[in-house]
Amino acid sequence: MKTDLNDKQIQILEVAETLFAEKGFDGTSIRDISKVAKINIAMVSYYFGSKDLLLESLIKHKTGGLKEQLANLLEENLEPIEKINKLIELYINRINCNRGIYRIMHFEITTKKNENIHHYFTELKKSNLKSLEIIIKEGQAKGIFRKDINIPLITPTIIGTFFHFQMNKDFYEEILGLKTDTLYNNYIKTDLTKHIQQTIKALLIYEIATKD
Amino acid sequence: MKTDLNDKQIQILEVAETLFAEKGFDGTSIRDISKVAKINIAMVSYYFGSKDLLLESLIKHKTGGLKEQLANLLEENLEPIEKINKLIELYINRINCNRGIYRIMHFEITTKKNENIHHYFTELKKSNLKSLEIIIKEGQAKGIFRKDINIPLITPTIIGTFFHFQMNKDFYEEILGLKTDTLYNNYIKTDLTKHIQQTIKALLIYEIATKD
DNA sequence: GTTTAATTTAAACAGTTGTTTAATTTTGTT
DNA sequence: AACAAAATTAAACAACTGTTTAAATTAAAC
Repeated sequence: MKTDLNDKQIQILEVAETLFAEKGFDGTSIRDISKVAKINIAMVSYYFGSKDLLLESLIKHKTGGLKEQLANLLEENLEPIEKINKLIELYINRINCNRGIYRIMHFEITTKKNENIHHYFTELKKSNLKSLEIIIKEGQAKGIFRKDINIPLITPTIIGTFFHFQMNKDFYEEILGLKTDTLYNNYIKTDLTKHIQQTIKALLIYEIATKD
Repeated sequence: MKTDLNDKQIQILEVAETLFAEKGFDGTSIRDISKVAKINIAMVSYYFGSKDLLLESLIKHKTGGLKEQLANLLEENLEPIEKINKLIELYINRINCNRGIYRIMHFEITTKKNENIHHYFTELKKSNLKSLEIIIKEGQAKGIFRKDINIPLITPTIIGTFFHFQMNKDFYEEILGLKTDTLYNNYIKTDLTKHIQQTIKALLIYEIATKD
C-alpha cells in the first residue's frame, strides 16, 4: 500500500514497536523512543506528524501484505484441512515475528478512539474472515467439514489461544520449563501450533453430540 | 483474603475499574478517577498509597474467591465433561461480569514489572491449572478423555477464545448483528459458550489422526 | 561555488502527571 | 461540650507529557 518510508522512518518504527510492546503505547514517551533510536525528539513529529500517527504508520507497516498472503494461500492446490493448517501457521508466524505489536494493536484499538485505525482494522478483519469462509465452505462442499460451523468464532479460537499464550509468556516459560528463547520459540512452532491445528481440526471435522 | 475495604474504597475501585477498562491504566489519571468518583485527588493516595497500589487492590479484590469457586466445583458430583463445561461457564461469567478488569490485568501485568502482582498472578494461575488438571485426570481415569492431552494449553484455548471475542467486541457486534447489549450478552451466554465447550470437548474426547 | 531544500538540533511551550503537605472539616468517644 | 482520630480539602511540588519553533547543519541541485 504505502511504502514511502525511508530507512530512518523504519528505524524509528522498529524502536517504537519494541517499546510499545514493552511498556504500552501510553507508557512509552516520544523521549523514550528518541533516546533508544538516538534521534532528536522533534524527529518523530517531523517524520510522522504525531505520536498517534506514528502508531498508525506502525500498524499499517506491520500488517501490510497480510491480505495478499491470504489470497495466495487460497490459490494454492491443497486440501481444505491443509489450507486451514497453513493459515494457522501463517497467523502464528505473523504475530510471533512482529514481536508485541499485535498485542499493542488489540489493546490500543479498543481503548483509543482513533477512527482511522478503527476503520482500517475492521476492513482487515472482514477480509481475513472472508478468506477463512472460502476455505471452510470449500471443505464443506467436499463433504470433509461439518455443515454447522460457526465460522466467525474460528478466528478467536486460533488467535485467542496463541495470544493468551503470548500474554502469559513468563508463566508458560516457567511451568513448561522453556528456559531459553530458542526453547520457547520451538515450543510455539511445534507443540502450540499443533495444539491449535488439532483443536480446529476437531472442531471442523468431528460430529459433536449436543445434549438436550 | 483481605476484606478490609470500606464503602468508599470499594466505590473508588469501581470507578477505577471502569476507567482502566475504558482507557487503560496509563491512560487513566488519578484526576480522572477523582472526578468521576467525586472525591479529592488526595484520597487515592490516602486510601491506597499510590496508583500502583490501587491497581493491586483492584486486582486482588476482583480475583478474590476464584480459587474457592474452583475448589467447590471439584467437589461437585458431576461427570468430568460436565465439570469442564461448568468450569468454562465459570471462567466466562467471571471475566464477563468484571467488565474490563481482566483485560487490564492481562495487559498491564505483562508490561508493568510489579513483583507483587506478578507473584500473586503466578500463584493464581498455578492454582487454576492444578484444578483443571484434577478434572482432566479424573476423566482420563474413567476412560472418557484421551490420554495425550496437553493440559497447560487448554486454558489458553478457553480464555483466549473468549478474550479475543471481547477484545474485538465492536467487530463481532457488527458482523453478527448484535445491536444491543442484551443481544451481545446473550450471544456470549449461548453461542460463544457453546462454541468453547464444543471445542474443548472435541479436543478432549475425539481421536485425532496425526499425519506423518 | 552558490543556492535551495531536507534534515537535525536545542530550547521552549503549555498541560498533565503522581504525590505530598498542611490546614480544615467531619466523625466518634468520653 | 471537649477532645482525639479520621476524613477531606486546596494548593503546591517537581517531573514528565506531546508538540512547536526557529536556528543550525547537512545534502542535493544547479
